[in-house]
Amino acid sequence: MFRGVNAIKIDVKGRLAIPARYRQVLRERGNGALVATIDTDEPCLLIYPLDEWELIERKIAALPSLHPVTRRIQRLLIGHATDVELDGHGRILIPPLLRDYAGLEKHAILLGQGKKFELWDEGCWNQRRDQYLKEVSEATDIPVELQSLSL
Amino acid sequence: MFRGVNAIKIDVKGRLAIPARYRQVLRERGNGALVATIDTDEPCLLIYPLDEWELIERKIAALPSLHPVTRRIQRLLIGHATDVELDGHGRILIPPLLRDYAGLEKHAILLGQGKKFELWDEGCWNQRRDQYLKEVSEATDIPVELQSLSL
DNA sequence: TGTAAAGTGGGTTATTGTGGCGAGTTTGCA
DNA sequence: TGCAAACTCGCCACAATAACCCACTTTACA
Repeated sequence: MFRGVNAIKIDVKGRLAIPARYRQVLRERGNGALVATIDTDEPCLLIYPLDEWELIERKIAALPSLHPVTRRIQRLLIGHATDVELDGHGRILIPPLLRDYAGLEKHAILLGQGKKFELWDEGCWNQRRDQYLKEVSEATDIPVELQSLSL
Repeated sequence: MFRGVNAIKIDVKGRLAIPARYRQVLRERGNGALVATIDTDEPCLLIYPLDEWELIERKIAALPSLHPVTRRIQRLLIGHATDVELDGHGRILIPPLLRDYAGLEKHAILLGQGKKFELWDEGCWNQRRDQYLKEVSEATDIPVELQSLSL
């Protein structure tokens, strides 16, 4: 499971160094092969180890492709999924189109999210995070499962 | 599985370069023989490796041709299917009629979509993509298979 | 505080993308 | 049937990009 927030820099060539503590796992699984795609709800990218992504891709591809909503999801997710690979220094190159989608500038945030990572532009992330914090503290309709969850 | 977005240019003669990372596979399967046809509900083209297309063609041809809807699908899909081939530089030539159908100008987007590619005019794709993103986030009739799919 | 590892940036080289030229072929028309 | 125009296709050259390699800075830890 991937965890944690990491502030990372993206250089002028669009390269980004995956923090060292994740690398070994990523190299063991699929030799550092990763897939980057877009998140459909938020302006950020999702980064999966290749094997993990293939599971998801298979599920998405198996959905009824005549249904307009699933057709759209297929286009968006599979369509944007791009193979990327760790270079000798544990870096990956984010393709320009994906960089644009997430508004990635020099400073980015890499979030460990269980089986995947999320990649945010730093400014964008700070905004969202504050908004989330606000929404959570103001929320009144908390699901029962959550109420019984002691942190 | 083909995946990923690629921004590509179409030259004045209607040629477009298939990104290098797909070429090897395409040459191995059918020696670079491809089939381009139209998508019946979007203004874009579909590009299949020849062997993949032949499977589909067989399925379409097997449909009950008395039914007016299938008759129409047969006309549209099979009727517009055109053989194209990778040239020495990994480019293909899109026939004018298909180019017109998809409104292809100089700047195009090639989307990997599993067993096939979709080819969009760039402006057209940007519009559609934004619309999809909006619709997906607002969608209420999400298929159960999709709800249970945890990304 | 020394050492190793990680992060960052830059330069070089190889590969890929793109546009243009020109030969050969087909098509249409006189 | 001959000529001109349009279209294909192969080739070449330049431009853009990505892969590779190296060097310096920063951080972590003993």
